[in-house]
Amino acid sequence: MKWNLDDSRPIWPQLKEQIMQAIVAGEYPKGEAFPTVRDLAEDAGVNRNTMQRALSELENIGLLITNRTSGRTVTGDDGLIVKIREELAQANIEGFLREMDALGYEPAEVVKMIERGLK
Amino acid sequence: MKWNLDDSRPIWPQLKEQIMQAIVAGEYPKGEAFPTVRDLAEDAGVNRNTMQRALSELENIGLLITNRTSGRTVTGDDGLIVKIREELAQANIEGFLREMDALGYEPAEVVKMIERGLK
DNA sequence: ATAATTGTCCTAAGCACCTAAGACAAAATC
DNA sequence: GATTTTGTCTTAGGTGCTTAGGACAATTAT
Repeated sequence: MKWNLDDSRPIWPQLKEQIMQAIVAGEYPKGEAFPTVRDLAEDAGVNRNTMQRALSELENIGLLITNRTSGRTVTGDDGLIVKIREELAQANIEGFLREMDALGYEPAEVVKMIERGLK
Repeated sequence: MKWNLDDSRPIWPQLKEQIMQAIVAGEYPKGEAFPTVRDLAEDAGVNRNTMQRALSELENIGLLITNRTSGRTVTGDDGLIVKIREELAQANIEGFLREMDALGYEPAEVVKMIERGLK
């Protein structure tokens, strides 16, 4: 997958977020096999331990399931995937609107700018 | 002013961003006096040096002007303030749309969700 | 059976960030 | 003239993040 990492904050939350996005967007289909830690780390250009930290968080959430020695699989729980997708979208929307408000933009203005930015 | 700091990333960029927002939103009027480093640091609950790092960046950008021993003032350059306000808004919009796309939302859907989130 | 794979744990080192506190020159204030 | 204020610089210490590499048990592959 395509990685977009920067040094403005710790790398492992960025890995976590981008893998979450990839899963809820269907890039890694539910129930199917997931790449190994070592492969993913090499692909992202980070250390094995850094990637593991991201993956173990996704496991706590329930998005990934670990089978000790035969790798990981994406959860088969579609309800969970949909729920997380909506939560991420909601948080993104709220953060966006909060910052536009902090910059002094009126709601009506925000809608216009979004429509303009989409075409 | 109201501070909103978390430990997800370094504090000084957060201070920088929130002060920028306050200035472009008019909370600190252009050309007028700006609080001292020590006062601002105490208000935000951070160390003097951390606040200074944020302020020196705003000085490099040109938003603040330092008068060695008589404190700082907000720039009187209204064009600069407007320009920075628009750049921040633009970056915010692009980041928002990029993430919604990464989550697999269609543009039309995004507009609807924004309109819903605003009322 | 042997070798490779996989997730996981561990130690060590380097680095940036943050706090704390002392110090200084220059200007403002009294 | 003496004191305070202001921005700035400096040193020191603690913490979390990241890399690097070694190690292990359990499973898979050959």
